[in-house]
Amino acid sequence: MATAIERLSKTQQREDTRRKILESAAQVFSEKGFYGSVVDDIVKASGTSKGAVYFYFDSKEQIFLSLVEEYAATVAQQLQAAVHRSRGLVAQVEATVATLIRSFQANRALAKIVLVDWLAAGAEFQGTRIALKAMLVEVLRGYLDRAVQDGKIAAQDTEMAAYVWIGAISEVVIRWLNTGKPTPLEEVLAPLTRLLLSSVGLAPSPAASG
Amino acid sequence: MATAIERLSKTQQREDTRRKILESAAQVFSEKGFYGSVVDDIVKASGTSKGAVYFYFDSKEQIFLSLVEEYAATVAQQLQAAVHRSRGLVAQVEATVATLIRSFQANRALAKIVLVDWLAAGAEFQGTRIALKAMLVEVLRGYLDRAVQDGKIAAQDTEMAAYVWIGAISEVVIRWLNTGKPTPLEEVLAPLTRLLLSSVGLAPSPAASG
DNA sequence: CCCTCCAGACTGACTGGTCAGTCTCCCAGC
DNA sequence: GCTGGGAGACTGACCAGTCAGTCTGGAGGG
Repeated sequence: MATAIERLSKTQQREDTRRKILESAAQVFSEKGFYGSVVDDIVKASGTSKGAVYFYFDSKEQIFLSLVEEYAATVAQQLQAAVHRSRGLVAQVEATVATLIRSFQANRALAKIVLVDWLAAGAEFQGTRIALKAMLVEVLRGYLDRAVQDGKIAAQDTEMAAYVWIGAISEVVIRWLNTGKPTPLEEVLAPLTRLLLSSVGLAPSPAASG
Repeated sequence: MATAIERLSKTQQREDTRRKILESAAQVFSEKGFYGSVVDDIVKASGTSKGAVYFYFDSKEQIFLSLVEEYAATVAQQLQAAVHRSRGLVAQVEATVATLIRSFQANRALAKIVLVDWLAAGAEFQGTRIALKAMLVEVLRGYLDRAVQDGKIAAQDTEMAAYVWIGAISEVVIRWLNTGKPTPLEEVLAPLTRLLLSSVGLAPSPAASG
């Protein structure tokens, strides 16, 4: 009785172990960085074994990359959904920033990995990282180019502006990771968005200014 | 004859070796990162020996920290001098940004170490890093607070704005490190400064807008 | 001047610890 | 009784740091 409920099927169990390893890895990597972490830390934290870890992943490096890529995919999806719900350029920018900030707030460990550890990880990691950043740059740049086309802002180096925005957002999140300020991170949303928008010459939407 | 010229005195030779090790270390660390670099790389690049390296430095970590601290001291001095020469708030902000950008341009390897590798280095390195960043934040925040006091800009979270500025500058330099764009880096100066100033509600000085 | 001798800069083979990844064995479920 | 998921002891490469020894400039005595 209740077999189907209290027991996990093999497939479920399998998924479970894999996810547990990944979650523990996120914790460990975010605390000690990639090089400071030892595979045995992940083994211990996940309550599994080295055999299990190397059954699901080819290498320590691949664990890290899986973590980052799965998170990036999730965020990309959230971004797309958020932007889809928004009408108007400014609202879309606001939605993008809000989605990023809220996601980092909800996933502190992954935020640290993506924003801090990933940067300085070896050359093997850089390709994926730079490509993903370029994607986000393209999105932001698209908004800015449209604003220029619509005559809402003056012509300018929109690519650089996109990098500036990303740098600004990252730094604010990194401050939160390092110092805990502000708690909750979400508090930066209104002032940060205002700063970003006015840097290129846009005004925040009335709704978001409170 | 010419003994004094062609031969180095012991003290000079000593300084020379130390500097050579430090310069090679900057190169090696900037290419491979802290963890990817092996002390023997530095030995090889500097044309000295492991003994020499450990004669001048206690550890690999200390080489890294010496590098960063000496560079930070140089930049701090340059910043102070540049600001001292400038009259007016906006001019001082412009001088600060210009000094940072020019210094990074002139010291690519050190820029990479400070902006990229230092971030993700182990916990041992974080104290110094966060303290130094906080110093720069205080300087920028000082400008902004004065601007608020003088009624030049609206009251706002000036500390966050300072972090935003630092993040923006870093990211632009990191893009240059990764992609080489723009060459020379200095080209970002005018548009970047304009972006930063207008983010808080200031206008660039007429001289710098060209 | 020249020679002696020493401090201290420098060399590089070596060591000891660490850790990613492997291998063998085991067990639960089919 | 067989198979696939898992346990954990083990291996070997790697590398920070050591140390016993060499070399050299130059101070001081003759």
